[in-house]
Amino acid sequence: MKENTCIIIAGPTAVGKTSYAIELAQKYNTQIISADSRQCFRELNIGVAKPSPAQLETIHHYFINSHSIHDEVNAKVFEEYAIAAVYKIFETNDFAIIAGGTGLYIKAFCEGLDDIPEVNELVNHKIKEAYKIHGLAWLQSEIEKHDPLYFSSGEIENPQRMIRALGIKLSTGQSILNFQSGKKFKRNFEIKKIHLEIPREELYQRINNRVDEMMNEGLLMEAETLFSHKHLNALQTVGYKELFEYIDGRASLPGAVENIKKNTRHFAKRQITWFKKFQDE
RNA sequence: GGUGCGGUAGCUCAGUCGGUAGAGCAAAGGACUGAAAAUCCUUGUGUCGGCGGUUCGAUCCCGCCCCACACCA
Repeated sequence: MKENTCIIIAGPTAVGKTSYAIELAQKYNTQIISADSRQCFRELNIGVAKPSPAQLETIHHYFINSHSIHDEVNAKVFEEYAIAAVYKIFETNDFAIIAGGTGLYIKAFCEGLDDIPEVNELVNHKIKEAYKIHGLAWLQSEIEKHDPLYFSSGEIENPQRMIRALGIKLSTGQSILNFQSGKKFKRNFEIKKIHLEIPREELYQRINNRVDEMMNEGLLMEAETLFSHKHLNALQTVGYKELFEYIDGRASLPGAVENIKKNTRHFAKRQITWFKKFQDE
């Protein structure tokens, strides 16, 4: 390996990324950048399976407990944070380690995101409110009217993407597709990707066991303290949203726990899809 | 024991005025450039409880049986 190499450890939740990354960090005497869209929030603990306080003591982790649930965190924020962190590590080490399960964040780190202007906050708010009232058909007709390019080649069944596309169009006058170059930004360090895998059946067993452990450690109590923030993006998180339903009286406790396990399996499945792709890169 | 209501996809159920059946969930696969633990797309043959009967043809009508639930004894 050449100097200044970033080793990326990716894989689905519960596959064992945390301990593998720490082992590697100790071997190279370096630090870890987490690429996880939920572990960065200091208010979230049991449900997001962070490294233990002892592990955090042993190896410094960037992007863990670095943000509040009230902060805006997204792929661009991560990209900038992680690039800054990796250069900081390279000041004293030849190797840096990234470990995490958020495919888009890892992609943003490796290839960069295009510069796209901010969406006007008021415009964005109006779109979201109108969508709540008028639904998908309204969004589609707005997209058709304002951004025919997106209407013909974008995802017109996906409300989140359309809200974003419409926001960009109304804020800048240009289609979001015109900002997305598809070019991969070339980093001036080496990137080596490691994809951790275990058999599906074993992974699901580990997920089930881990959810039970989380409940024993007091996940319900943690969810109760966060209940008043359930509308925040940071709380649209497996392990919390299902318990909010129980607290709300819309689900039984065993039902909520089953839903956590099920939704974690779905989540793991989507992660596997991401990492299959960049395995061959 | 009697009466009623059911027995259809892994689960919950819909449906066929008789021409071998379809939704949701689950499961599997996939997409994904500022919400990404989010959001979205694709994939549905199953002795239609069993055995007989009527019929050109039964999952549907009839008879008997089995199973589940409810009520009455």
